[in-house]
Amino acid sequence: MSFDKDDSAGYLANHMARLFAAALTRRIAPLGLMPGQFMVLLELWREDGLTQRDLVERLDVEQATMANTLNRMERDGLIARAPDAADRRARRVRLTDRARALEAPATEAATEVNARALARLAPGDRARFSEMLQGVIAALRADR
Amino acid sequence: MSFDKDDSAGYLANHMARLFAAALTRRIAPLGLMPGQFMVLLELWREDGLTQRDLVERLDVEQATMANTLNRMERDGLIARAPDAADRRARRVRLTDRARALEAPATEAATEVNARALARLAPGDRARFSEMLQGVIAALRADR
DNA sequence: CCATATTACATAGCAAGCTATCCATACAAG
DNA sequence: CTTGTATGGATAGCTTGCTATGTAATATGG
Repeated sequence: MSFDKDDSAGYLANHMARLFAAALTRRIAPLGLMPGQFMVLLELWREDGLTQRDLVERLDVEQATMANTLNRMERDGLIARAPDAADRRARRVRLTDRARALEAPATEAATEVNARALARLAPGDRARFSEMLQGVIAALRADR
Repeated sequence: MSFDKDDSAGYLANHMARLFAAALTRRIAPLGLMPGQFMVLLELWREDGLTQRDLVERLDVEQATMANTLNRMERDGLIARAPDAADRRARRVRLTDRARALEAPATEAATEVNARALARLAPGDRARFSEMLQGVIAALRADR
């Protein structure tokens, strides 16, 4: 009858995400990175020179959130923003050498966090778990 | 070889939590509630008159986070804080009538969000999913 | 061509997470 | 009892989310 938070997917999702963020922060802060910056770098390591709009679409955050995160990354010397040749509204986001050098250590840190997090799941369950997360994400996006 | 965010449990956890928060916000904002306040109310509906310390332990957030959330809840007329009789450092957190009246509509909203989120999972997978979330949470807490 | 729409980005302000500090009170050891 | 430590809470300041709004540039319809 009463609502049990430890049985609520939404509550567990929040708790899990906070723990993941803390675990990642512990491992990448020594690199001078924060989790929000890391996810931007994931996209730029894959394809450099994206616009803010591209990043917003790929990471599914609001434009204002991305603008602020990019400001902090520029302040920290991770990216540079240069005007787009064809569209003067847009600014291309490019990695600095410093950011390029962080790819290997930062992705290793994230891989280790994921491995530890999933360590208690039966090996066969790990892929199932990712699929379920993706299914829930798809359902929530459809509901939006 | 390269790190794929759509296969990273940590990234998916963050994305899922943001979508859950947005879905819950849409449904409880009309009640004058925000998600962080809702999770405090879940504990107080179960047991009124807890201290800040109790809430910190039960919800696994930092003391400073709880202090700020309780300040907003007091400002919004959801709780009142009264000095503890036995320990003058502590302040008992008590629900207002307004907060008590929100239990049914707010838990209904959260139940509906959970149902929609899990709608795409096979019925038998839904309990499995919660167990897996709890397993990941336990692993991350142990790592901390 | 020009008025209007839309698009790309910036800014302000709020919530909720965090760490680091500080204060006041309580408790425990000498 | 006094002194040192532990505990409950408050406060400052940061990141990363969000909404709402403003501005400049582009695209479009008549």
